[in-house]
Parts: sequence; structure tokens; C-alpha cells
Amino acid sequence: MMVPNSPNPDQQTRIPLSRERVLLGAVEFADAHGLASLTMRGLGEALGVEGMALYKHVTNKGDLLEGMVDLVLSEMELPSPGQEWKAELRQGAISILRTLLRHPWAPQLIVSGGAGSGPATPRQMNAILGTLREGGFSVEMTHHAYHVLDVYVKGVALASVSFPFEKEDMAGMAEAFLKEFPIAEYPHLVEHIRYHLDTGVLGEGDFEFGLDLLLDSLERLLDQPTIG
Amino acid sequence: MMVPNSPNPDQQTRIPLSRERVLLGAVEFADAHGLASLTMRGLGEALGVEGMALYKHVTNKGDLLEGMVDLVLSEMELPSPGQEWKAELRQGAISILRTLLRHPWAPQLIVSGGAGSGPATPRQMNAILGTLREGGFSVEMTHHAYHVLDVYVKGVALASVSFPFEKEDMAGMAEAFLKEFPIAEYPHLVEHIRYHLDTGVLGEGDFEFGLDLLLDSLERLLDQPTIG
DNA sequence: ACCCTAGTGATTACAATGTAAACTTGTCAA
DNA sequence: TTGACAAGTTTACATTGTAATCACTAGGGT
Repeated sequence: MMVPNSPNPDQQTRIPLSRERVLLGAVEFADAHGLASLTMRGLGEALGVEGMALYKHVTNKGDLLEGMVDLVLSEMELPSPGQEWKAELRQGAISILRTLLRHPWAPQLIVSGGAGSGPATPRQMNAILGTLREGGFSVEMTHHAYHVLDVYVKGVALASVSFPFEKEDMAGMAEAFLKEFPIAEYPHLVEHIRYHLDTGVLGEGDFEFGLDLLLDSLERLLDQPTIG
Repeated sequence: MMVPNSPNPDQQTRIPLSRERVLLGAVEFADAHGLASLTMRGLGEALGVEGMALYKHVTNKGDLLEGMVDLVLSEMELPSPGQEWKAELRQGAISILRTLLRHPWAPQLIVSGGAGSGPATPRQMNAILGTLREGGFSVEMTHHAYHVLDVYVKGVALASVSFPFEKEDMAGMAEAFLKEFPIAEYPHLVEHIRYHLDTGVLGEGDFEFGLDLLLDSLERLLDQPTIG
């Protein structure tokens, strides 16, 4: 439970906070209660400290959030440049997705622009770009491939995380939805929802479908750069 | 300038607000000043009214935001089911992107999950799904294609909108970045940034590259469903 | 041993924001 | 005329981020 100072309030030597402990605590707090519940006072309490104490280790809430994002980004496996660009990028993308889904609050923050100031972002970008370049892609194609993959992975993470229903609620939710809806007007939507009723919310399989679509396309472009 | 009531404060018959006018005013306000500046009091002022008056037409701020999203979604061109599925979806995707870029606050809201309660969302989904189905895709392939395209388009919109620099700042920004950075450690990142220095931020061309990649891949799957 | 200083955390206070509740007023039907 | 309803206003409060200031504690130099 985060080893707060609460148990030993001020007896003996109280372990002082540090930026590290604040950020780790914040990540744990957000994982448990969601980003909306992460307030300076609340986080302080979880760390056994008053909210204002956090400002000794973090310049403001934005800085806290950036630090959290950087922590999460540094959890991800980086692809290794080499010949196996496709397998490396595939594995890297899956690692990114899994990491983001472990911290459902992260995609929002990452995509909200503020991110990228920490050291994890450039390291990750460089690894992905390097994998493409050493895989044989030109500068221009690397640029295109990077952005397409980046957008896709983050987009799926965001979509998965922001879908308001859990796997269990799906059935009831969808049924209710189908009931109150002018079904006749949206036959294809109904069919789509029915499909989801059978297969559940977006899963890793759905993610891999699109990922492989992209990787295969990129491979094809790499093999026949002037055709098409 | 939004035709507020301010000019005729309470003389004669003051035109009463309506949900419509509130939502339109909110969209205009967010377009002009950004989502962060959109407060109930501020929007009230822009409409010539106290902030609390808005609650007579909108149940709370979340409802306001949902209404705004629905308004924006209804601006988009829908694809028409038929044989020309590829061209229709391409045009539809471009229309979605352009609409979202006209309202830079919208992608965040759309992707944040709260959206989709208004009538525009199901209509749009149904049109896209129908275009795929009538284009010859199976239920399963339609499901995959829909989600891939959806994620990609929204992902690009989000990325474009949340990139913190404008086209003009790019050059100076990147130069400063390259200067203070351990260039030697991130050679591929440096190359990538240099490329962006020449080509600018993500543009519609970059979007279309990935879009065509996806559409071509889907077409290939449609033609040879059992190969690969 | 004593004080000084830096750093860590606590207190207090304030502004911005969403929104509940009660009040006012103008309009229109009976 | 009246009485009720709808639109807008006023007050008030809880939550949140954060500035400013104070208090305590540990360690170092004398």
C-alpha cells in the first residue's frame, strides 16, 4: 500500500520524500483511483504528507503529470535496430500497448501534448526510427512509417481505455442500447454491436489485425518502392 | 461575434437562450479560445447572460461538452454505401479529419469516451459500416476495417491538434531542441527532426499516406480473402 | 556544546471553477 | 386580474491548484 509515512508519523527519522517517490506514488494512485481522483492533497495523503509538501519535489501539477508519463514510457520495451525490423517493431508496439493498458490514465496524458519532455520519449523515438532506418527504409519512408505506427498504437490504446464499459457490462449495455434505438434506421450499427456482443470489447487480437496490416503494407513498400 | 444579448440588455423582448444557441456559442467560444478557457461563467458572458443561466438549457458541463461534440460530428460528410466503397471512405475520412482540425478541442473530447450519446455518432458509424458491408466486406472484416480506420483518423486528428508548436515556431523550436540535446545518442531522432524542419508539422499529405496504406490493404484483403 | 543554515513539511489563505438553492421577473393563459 | 411557469440572477459552498509564510529537524562549522 505504497509504504506511506503514516505508520511512523514523526517518530525517529522520517524517510524524506523525493521526486522519485512522489512520481511512483502518483502512478500507483492513478492506477488505483483514476486520473480524475489524483489531486495534490489526495496524493499527499496517500504519501503520508500534506498536499503542499509535494511542491518541494515537483514544480506544479503539470510537472507531476509529465513525470508520471515519463515513468510509464520507460516501462516499455524498445525495439532493437537490426534486420528483424518487422518482428522488432511488432513486439515493440505490443509492449507499448500493454504498458499503456496497465496505466489507463496514461494515453490521455501522452496524447494531450504535454508529454515528451522527459528522457524516455526521445529514447523510444530514436529506437523506433533506428529500427526502421536499419531495416532499409529511406528517411522519408521512415518518417511516414513512424507516424502511422505511432498514431495507430496510441489510437488503439486511447480507444480501449476510453471505452466506458467493461467486458461484463457489455452485454447488458448493448441489449439496453439496442432496445431503445431506432434499429431500423441503423441496421449496420446493430449488426456491429451484435458482433461486439459475441467478441467483447476491443482486444489485443483486434489491435494485432491492424498492426499486421500496417507492417505488411510497409514491408511491401520496402520491397517494391517504385511500384504502385 | 456570436450575436450576444449584450446590445439589448433587457429592453423590449430579449431573445431567450436555447440549447441550440448555447451549444453553438460554446463551439464558437472553444474554437476561439480553446477548451481550457471554456468556463460556464465565461460562456455565459459571451452569450450576454450569467453563467448559471446556462443550466436552464444544459444539465451540467458534461452535457454541454457532449452537445458540442455532437454538433461537430454532424458537420462531417458521411460516406454513401455503394460500389465505390474505397473512394467514399477516403473522402469521408478526409472530411472527418478536416472537421476535427477546424475544431481543435474536439478530438480530445471525442476520444475521452463521453461522446457518442448524441444522434450524430450512430448515424456516422452506420454510414461507414454500411459502406464497408455493401462494398463486399464480411461482418468480421467490416468490424476490423471500421476500427482500424476509426482509430487511425482520430489518432491523426489528435496528434495534429496536440502538437504544441505551430508551423512557424517549428524551425526555431527544433533548432533549440537540437542544440541542447545529446545529439550523438539519438542520431535517428535528429534525422527525423531535420526532416520535419524541411516538411513542416504533420500535414494532410502525411495523413493520406497512412490512409491509402490502410485502404489499399483492405482492398487486397477483400480481393483475396484467403491468401496470406 | 552551540548556533546557523538549508531543506523538508505544515499552515494559512486565496482565486478559479462547477453547481445547488433560493429569489426575481416577465409573459401568458384562465 | 391573477397565478403559475419559464428564464435569468444572486448567493453560497465545495473542490482544487498553488502562493506565502512558518516550524522543525539534521548536519556542519565554530
